[in-house]
Amino acid sequence: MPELPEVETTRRGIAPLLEGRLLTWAILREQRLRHAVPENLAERVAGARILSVGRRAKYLLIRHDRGGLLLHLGMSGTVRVLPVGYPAAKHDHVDLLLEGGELLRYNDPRRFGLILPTNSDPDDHPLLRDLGPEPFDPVLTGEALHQMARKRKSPLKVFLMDQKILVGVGNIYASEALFRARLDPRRLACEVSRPAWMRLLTAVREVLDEAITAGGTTLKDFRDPDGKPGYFGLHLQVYGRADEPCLSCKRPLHQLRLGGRATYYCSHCQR
DNA sequence: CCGGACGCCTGTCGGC
DNA sequence: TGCCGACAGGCGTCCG
Repeated sequence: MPELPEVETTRRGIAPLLEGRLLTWAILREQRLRHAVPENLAERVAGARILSVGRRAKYLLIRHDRGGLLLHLGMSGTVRVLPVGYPAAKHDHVDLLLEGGELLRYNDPRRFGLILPTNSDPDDHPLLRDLGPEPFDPVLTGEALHQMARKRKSPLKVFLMDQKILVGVGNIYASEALFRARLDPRRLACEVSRPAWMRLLTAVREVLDEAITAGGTTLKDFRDPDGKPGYFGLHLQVYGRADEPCLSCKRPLHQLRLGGRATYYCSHCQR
C-alpha cells in the first residue's frame, strides 16, 4: 500500500507526538511480520528518549537515545496514536507505550511490514543500504536517470519503481507520474531520451508533492495516525480507471500488467 | 548483472 | 448461498 506520500503523512502525524517523549514499554501481540519482531522488544525500548522521527524511502525511522526503531508499513500497514487502554482489534500487532498515557499502535493485516529495534542509528540498518536517492534529492537529475537507464531493458514503469534507482515511487504514483509526463509505461528504460527523463522526474516530484499535501491516497486501508483517510484518490488521473475516459483526450484508458503489477495509461496521450 | 516469476499473508470481490 | 480463483499500495529470493 503505502508509497512515499502515505509514509510521509504517517511520519508527519506521529513526529510531533513522539519527539522528546519517553518510550515506557511495548506490547507485542504478533511477532510474525516480514521479519520476526524480537521477543524482547519491550525491554529494548523501555526508558528510551525519542529524539526524532524520520523517513528513508518507505521506511520510518524512530531515533532514540539508545538506538532506534525501523518501521515499514508493507502493503497494508497503518500506525495510529491512541490513548492507553484503547481496546486492541484484529491485526493490532504492536503497541509502543509513551510516557503520558498514549500509545503508538501498529496494525498490518497482511504482515508484509516490519518493526525492528536497532542498537545504533536506524539509518545504518542493512535494509537501507542499497536504496537509491530520495526523489527530492538534488543529486537526482534527469541526466542521472538517463545514465542509469542506459543498459536497462525493463519497461519504464518497472524501472521507475525500482528502489535502487530512486525510492518512494510505488504502483499508484508510477502510473500517475507517467501519465503526467505523457510517457508510455511500456517504453524500454534504455530508449527514453534525456529530455523525457527530465520531464518524468519533474512529474514524479509534482505527483508525490501533491499527494503528500493531500495526505496520501486511501484506496482501502490507509489511514493517517489520527485515523483519517488520504484524499489524493480524488486526484488520480489514471490509476484504477481502466476503460474510463482519459481526462485529456476522452479516449478510454487501458490497463495491462507490467512487472506483475496493474498498470493504467492512455495509449493516445502517452508515447 | 539483469529480468522475470514466485512467495510471503489476509481480505475482498466477481463469476459460477 | 457458497466456493474458488484472482487480485491488492511492497519487497526479497531464486533461477535462467
